[in-house]
Amino acid sequence: MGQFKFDIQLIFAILNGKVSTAINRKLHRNFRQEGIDISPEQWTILLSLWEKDGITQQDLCNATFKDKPSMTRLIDNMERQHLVVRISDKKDRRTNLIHLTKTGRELEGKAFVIANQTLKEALQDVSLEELKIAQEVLRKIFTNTKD
Amino acid sequence: MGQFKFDIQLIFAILNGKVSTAINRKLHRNFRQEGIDISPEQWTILLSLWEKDGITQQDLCNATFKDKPSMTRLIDNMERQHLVVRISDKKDRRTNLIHLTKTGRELEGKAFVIANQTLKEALQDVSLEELKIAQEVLRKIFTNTKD
DNA sequence: TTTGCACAGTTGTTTAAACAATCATTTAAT
DNA sequence: ATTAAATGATTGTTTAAACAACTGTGCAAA
Repeated sequence: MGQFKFDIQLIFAILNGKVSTAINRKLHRNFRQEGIDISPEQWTILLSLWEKDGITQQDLCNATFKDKPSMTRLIDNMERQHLVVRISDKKDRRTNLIHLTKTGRELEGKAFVIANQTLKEALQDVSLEELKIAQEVLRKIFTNTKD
Repeated sequence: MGQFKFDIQLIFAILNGKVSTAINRKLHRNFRQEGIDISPEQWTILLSLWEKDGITQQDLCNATFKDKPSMTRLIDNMERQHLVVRISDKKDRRTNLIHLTKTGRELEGKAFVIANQTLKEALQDVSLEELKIAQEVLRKIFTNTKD
C-alpha cells in the first residue's frame, strides 16, 4: 500500500496539470515575448483553423475536447481581438462558421516558429523512442478516462 | 517539416491539458459520486496535509507548484468548506500554518479508495515499464519547461 | 401539420490559474 | 538602531473550465 500510495501521488502530481501547466505557461510567455498576444487555448483553435478554415464551433469543440460554453467564450474573445469572425451558415442557421481574419491568418508562420522552438526546448534530452512510448501511454490514459 | 508539424500538433494536443483535464474531471466526478465534495486541486492539497499537517501556504505552493495567490484562494475555499483552518504562527507572524479539521482528516480513507480506483481505470492496458518511461519523459519535460 | 426530439449555440455561476501590485513581518546590512 | 531587502500572504483583474439551464433551429414520426 505504501508503494501504491507513492504511485498515486506521483502520477497524479504529474498528470494533474503540472506538466501541461508548465509548458502552456512557457508557450504563452514565448508568444508574448515575440509580440504575439494569444493564449495557448486560442493557439490550439487557430491550429484547427489554419488547417481548415470556416468550420463550426462544434467542430472546434470536437477537435480541442472543450465543451460548448468554453468554445463560445473562446470565440468571443478571439472575435474581440479580431483573430476570427463568426459567419452564420445560410444553410443551417443554427451554426456559426468560424473564419480567420487577415490578422489570424498572418499569425501562422510566426506562431509556428515559436511553438516549434518551445517544443524543442521542452523535449531536450528526450529520445524519440521514449517520446513515442510516452505519447502512447498518454493516449491510452486519455482513452480510458474521457467519459 | 511536415513531420515536425505533425509532432507539434500531437504533443501539444496531448500536453495541452487534454489528458490531465480528462483525468481530473473523472476524479472530480468520482469524488462527487461518492458524496465527497472536493475538487482535484483541493485533493492535492489534502494529500500534502495528510502526509504532514500544519505546514505553511508557501510549503503547499512548493509541493503543488501553484503560485501564492492561487494558494490563498484555494485555502479560502477549503476554510469555507471546513476542511482546513489557518492558524497564525506565533514564531513568525507572517506565516499561516494550515491545519486539517476533523472533517478534513476523516476524508483521507475514502478519498484514497476513490483516487486509487480512478487511477486503476486510467492505467488500464498500460504496462509498468511503459508507465515508468512516460513518467520519466514527463519529468524531463517538466524540468525543461518550469522557468 | 403538429408535436416532440435532437442539435448548435449562449448565458449564469463557481472554481481555478496567471500576473501585477500591495501589505505586513522578518532578516540582513550598515 | 535604522534602513533596506527578502519573505509570506492577500487583493484585483483577466482568461478559462465545468456544469446546469436555456434559446433557437432543423428534422422526423404520428
